[in-house]
Amino acid sequence: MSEKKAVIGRPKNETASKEIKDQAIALVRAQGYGNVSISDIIKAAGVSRQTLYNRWASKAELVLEAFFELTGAQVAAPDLGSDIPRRDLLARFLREVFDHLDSEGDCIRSLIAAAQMDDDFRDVFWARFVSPRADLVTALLKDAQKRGELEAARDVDLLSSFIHGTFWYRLLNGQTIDASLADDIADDIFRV
Amino acid sequence: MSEKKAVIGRPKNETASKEIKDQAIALVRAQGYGNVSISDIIKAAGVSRQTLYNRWASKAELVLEAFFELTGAQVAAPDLGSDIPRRDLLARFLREVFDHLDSEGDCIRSLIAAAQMDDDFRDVFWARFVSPRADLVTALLKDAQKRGELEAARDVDLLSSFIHGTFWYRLLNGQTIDASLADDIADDIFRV
DNA sequence: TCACTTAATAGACTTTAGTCTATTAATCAA
DNA sequence: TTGATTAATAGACTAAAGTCTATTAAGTGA
Repeated sequence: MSEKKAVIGRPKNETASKEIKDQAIALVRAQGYGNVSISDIIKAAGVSRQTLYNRWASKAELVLEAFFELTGAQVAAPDLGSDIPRRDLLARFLREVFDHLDSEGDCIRSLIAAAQMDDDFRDVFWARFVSPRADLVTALLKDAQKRGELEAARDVDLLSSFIHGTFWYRLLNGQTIDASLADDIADDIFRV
Repeated sequence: MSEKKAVIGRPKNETASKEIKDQAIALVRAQGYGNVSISDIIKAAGVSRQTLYNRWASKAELVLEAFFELTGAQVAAPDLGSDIPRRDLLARFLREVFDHLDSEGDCIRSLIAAAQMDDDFRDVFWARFVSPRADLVTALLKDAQKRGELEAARDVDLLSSFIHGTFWYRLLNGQTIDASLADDIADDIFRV
């Protein structure tokens, strides 16, 4: 995949892309996803409407990309090279994930909702947000099975659904998601 | 709670309420929730815009009520008076719930999304849809504990989150939800 | 310099949600 | 019958999403 840069025509203004993302983040943080319009963002970024739509298909895609860029990988993958019991590794991982929800929970809720109304964004959201996180957990659970810390007969995809489903269900219903939930989940999944 | 009917002023036209709900259901079934506008519904029902807004605050509240009225209680509560093992009662209940998703899954997805963008509807949706279903499952699990079929130490609220969370997570991500999932969930929750 | 190509812009346009207003209709009570 | 009260209606209005067009800007290569 060589980054063959198009050499013909007026080049894209990358400063504008950055400004749009920065303003989108700032506005969403300050006012909440649902209270920020496309018009607000282009006004704040000082670009035309079409310039934004040339880069992103919707507010959801813009905000998803902007948040990813800003927070980077966000949560470190569990270190399967360590010798920490996998139950503890899972609890630690979930505590980190849940920690981020204080600041980003509202935005994630809005993106999940947006994905239900826009099939294109649903695909993007799955590929960039949901699927990678599911893979982290299933990898951890499979590793735990290999180490004999989790029964081999357990269905790791189902357990992954239990874990992420609990997170989604509670987030979408406004229930508390805290460190003790992370421990409770790990305890029940790994109970003998 | 006596149904004290207001005796002053022009009475509400209940026929219009029914017509609005009927048309809303028909349109949503035919075209999908997101492809039906309020304007479509009032045009089909032959009422004015304000008549609809006098009765429901949003499309989501209208569709929620209309669906409930049409399908009644939908899924029968698990019969805790029977002697069937609670693992089987849970599996049977989930199979029934999942059965309904073929016809209603898209609508439920849309209502979950609507609840994320509208705090008022979120409350209504919780009270009328989410909470009653959660209660059915926690009641079953508590009964199972009383009968000694489920360890008393298990956190039934967490298990209820596992169960409904799995359902929500898979629904919102377009994954399959079928009878074998119902059995797998029951097996893992009740495994010894 | 000049043709070619793509980006950016302003602003018009369509559709929808939701609010609001003025008018008319239906019912009760005096 | 008349007045009070509430329902229903048509249609105007605002704000927003998203599409589209005409025009201008910024590069490349000949």
